[in-house]
Amino acid sequence: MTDAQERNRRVTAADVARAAGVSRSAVSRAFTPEAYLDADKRRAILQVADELGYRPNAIGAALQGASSNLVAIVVGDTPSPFDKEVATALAAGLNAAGKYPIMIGGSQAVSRAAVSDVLRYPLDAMILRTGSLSPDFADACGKLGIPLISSGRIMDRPLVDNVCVQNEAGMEMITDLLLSRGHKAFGFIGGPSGFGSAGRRRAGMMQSLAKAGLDLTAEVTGDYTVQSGFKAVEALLAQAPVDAILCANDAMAIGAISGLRQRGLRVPEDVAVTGFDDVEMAGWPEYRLTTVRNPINDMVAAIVDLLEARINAPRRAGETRWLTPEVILRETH
Amino acid sequence: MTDAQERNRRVTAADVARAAGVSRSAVSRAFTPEAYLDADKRRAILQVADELGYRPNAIGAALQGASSNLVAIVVGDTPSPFDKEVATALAAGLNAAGKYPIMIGGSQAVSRAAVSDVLRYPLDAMILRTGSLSPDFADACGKLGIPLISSGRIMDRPLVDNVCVQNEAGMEMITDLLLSRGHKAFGFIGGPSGFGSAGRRRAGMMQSLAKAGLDLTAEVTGDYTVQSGFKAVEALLAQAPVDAILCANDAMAIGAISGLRQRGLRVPEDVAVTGFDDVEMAGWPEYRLTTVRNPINDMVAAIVDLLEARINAPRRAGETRWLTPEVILRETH
DNA sequence: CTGTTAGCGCATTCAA
DNA sequence: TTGAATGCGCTAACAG
Repeated sequence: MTDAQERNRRVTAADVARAAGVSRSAVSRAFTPEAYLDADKRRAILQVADELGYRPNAIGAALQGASSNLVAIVVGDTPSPFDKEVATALAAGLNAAGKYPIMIGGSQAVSRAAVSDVLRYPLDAMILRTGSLSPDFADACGKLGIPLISSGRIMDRPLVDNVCVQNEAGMEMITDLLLSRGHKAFGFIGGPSGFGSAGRRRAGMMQSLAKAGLDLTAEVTGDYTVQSGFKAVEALLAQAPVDAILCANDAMAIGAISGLRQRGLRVPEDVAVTGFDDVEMAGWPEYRLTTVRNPINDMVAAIVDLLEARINAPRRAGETRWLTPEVILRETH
Repeated sequence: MTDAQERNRRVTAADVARAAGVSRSAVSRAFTPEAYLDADKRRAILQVADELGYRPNAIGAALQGASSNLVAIVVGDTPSPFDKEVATALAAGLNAAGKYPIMIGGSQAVSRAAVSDVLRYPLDAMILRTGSLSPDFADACGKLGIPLISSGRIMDRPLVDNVCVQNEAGMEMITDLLLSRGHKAFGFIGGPSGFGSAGRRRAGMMQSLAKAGLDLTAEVTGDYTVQSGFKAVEALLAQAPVDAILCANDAMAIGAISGLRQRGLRVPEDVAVTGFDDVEMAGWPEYRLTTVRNPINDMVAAIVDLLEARINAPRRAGETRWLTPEVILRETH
């Protein structure tokens, strides 16, 4: 049994060097493909390293100046189905790019503290998927040299990169679709005003309606949850009868469909319903929701791309990537 | 402008010491609550540190022997809704405990490579939420001194901790419920054989059925997805008519409900359906699924608890925590 | 109470 | 091609 095992200590390059009868530098070189090292020697060292279960400690390397490959992802406190899909896809995409995503979430208080503490790590970047974050926070990141990438919401700050779907265009497209089907009395279930996306989506709808010479018939604000969509139906119908309900996201649309059915109304025969995001559940047989796709794969690709660009050029100007939405035709329009 | 900012370098304790006119150790002490340091001096140092945007670099501290506070979470390649809920809750729970979860996921190939590479970090622990992982992998963790916590599946290895819901008991409870309602012809939609949970759940059901002197009427194996539950209905009914369908998880139960409705069958009047896990969607108005709760909060609490216990006593024997399932009565039984 | 010193594991420079 | 020496940022032991 080796010394390292006896002491229950992690095996280090020095242990491998001792066991293989070479210098510590040789071990380091064995794990650096482009370093000069006799091929046989390298093989022998890697052999010994494998037997001992040695892997270079990333912490030592990071201290040396290497990239930490650590990336924080901050999600909101009550993640919607869409947020969860994004988090999963983002983690996979970062893994594929050789990065390690640290998830920050939980209640407002917990995540605020965690976000602040995670800055103690020399992160490659911080990815924001949450609505509001105090502006002095961006300064803190700047001082620490940690790049910020905002997704789903534009942060208009010097070195910050942004990735966002074209909310207005997407909502215009789906509003036009309903218009083309002859709908005239539109209800809207909007999102919380704190979210930038909610306002942009509403604006896109209003734009289309205005072009058609129509006004909104009824409007209710939800909180992006299924439950709020369900309850919004009653409030909406109390304002005026409608023949189409546009929702600012899929979760509320799903709730609205149930709310309508419970009142004996058929979707889409009596009232059409549309969503935004195209979450997995939108395609489930009970819903078959007509919606606007917020392309997660494109989002992940753009984030990974911006991340790599910024690592290569830390001082480059902030860039904004706009994702193209797409109308998904199913059976609720 | 300070030297550190000019060079776009992270501010270090040395920078703060220079700016505050104290020694580096004093700066270190200022950030260590229990260290001896004149109160005024500490205040002054923290003041300067704040202005400079300094935070102790966790990498340096970790190298020093401090815990890295980094914990890897490995999820499967095609996470179900339940997996996503677990991942979100686990991340939040770890954050609250001052730990930073690194998510590992994506395709089989990507996550295999990522899992191997992430071991370069001196992780506090690795949490496994995925089905199969080669056994030599546990050895690798052992050699590196990285504790393993397996959730949802028992890993019977010396120092490995486990957290798992009582699958058999849960399934027995819900089978008994259907039995007490007078159901006689049972169909079962099972999970993939690679998952330990699928077999245990089936066993619990068979146990209850045997006690009642009944046998299974029809059986189909799905892959834990909604789609597979939907398609399983046809195969099941082709075998024999049933008046109750038990499913090994909620996603398949949700699919089965839709499959039944599409064939003009009413749930639960014609056929009862039950699930397992109690995901968020199980409570949605279109489903109102009667199911067995797999208690996520308890799971997270147990994992955090085991993690802390193991950090305090790295050589303690592996412990298994059994979570208590609970039948959730809704409207499909 | 405080400054000086050593060493964590590593990659890399320098000198051979 | 190789080994010895250096320093990354930090904490803790030591000496004052």
